Amino acid sequence: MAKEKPDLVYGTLDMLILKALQHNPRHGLGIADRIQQMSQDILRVEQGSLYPALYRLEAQGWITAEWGVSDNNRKARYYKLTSAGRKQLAAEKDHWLRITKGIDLVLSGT
Amino acid sequence: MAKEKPDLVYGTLDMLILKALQHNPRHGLGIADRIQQMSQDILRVEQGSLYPALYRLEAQGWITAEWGVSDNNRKARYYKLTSAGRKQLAAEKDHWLRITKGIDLVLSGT
DNA sequence: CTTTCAAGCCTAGACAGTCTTGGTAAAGAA
DNA sequence: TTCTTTACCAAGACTGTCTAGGCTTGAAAG
Repeated sequence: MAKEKPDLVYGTLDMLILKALQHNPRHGLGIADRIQQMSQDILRVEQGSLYPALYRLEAQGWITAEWGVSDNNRKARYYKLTSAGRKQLAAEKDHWLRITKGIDLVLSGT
Repeated sequence: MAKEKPDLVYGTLDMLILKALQHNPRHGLGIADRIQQMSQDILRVEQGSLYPALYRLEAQGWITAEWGVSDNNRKARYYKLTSAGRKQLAAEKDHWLRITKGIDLVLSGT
């Protein structure tokens, strides 16, 4: 009955989404699948986290969206990275590497 | 005026505190100092995060507390890791390593 | 001795991001 | 027709951190 820890680290989802969009536009669920796949199934993105994150990113101007049609012939909203989004991705990655370095220093200390 | 990202990764503070107590008991501010020092000043722990975290950990039975006197001759509450706390530390560390591996896989993907 | 400062503990409330749970619409299969 | 799957969306709960205060007390400064 142990409480499960979440599948994500709070605050990293934006970065992961931006990364998933690095090369191709993708639609919402496609982004979630992509993150799960790239992480070798370690990470899972719930829809209730995904969509709010997408709106955040769009509101910040880091991604843009337009309606299209998915591989399965369903209507789907495709998101694409903007150039500001690329900069943001780089910044978040830097921050992530810095902080995790700090944490690893603590964890590996005696 | 860029919004600063926090000094901590949400959800890691408990683990860091447990780690800081691994060898010696310490009092609250001493724990915060220890984390900052071990992380080479990358991480900072605000008091408003620290004390709630200590109560959480105590309530879970992962640490115990007793009043004592600090090096500066002030009264201070000293916290000590329990054996359940050690197990918890190991579990959280495993979880952390697993999730960060997932994130790194995504970030390093093409 | 009185004032100031720092150490140490503590709390309330705001806030942000994720999760749970629910829903809708439409394509294709049975 | 009904059912399943894909895809999007929203409301509210929850959790952990941060901001901004406040209290007490020992020591140092004047």
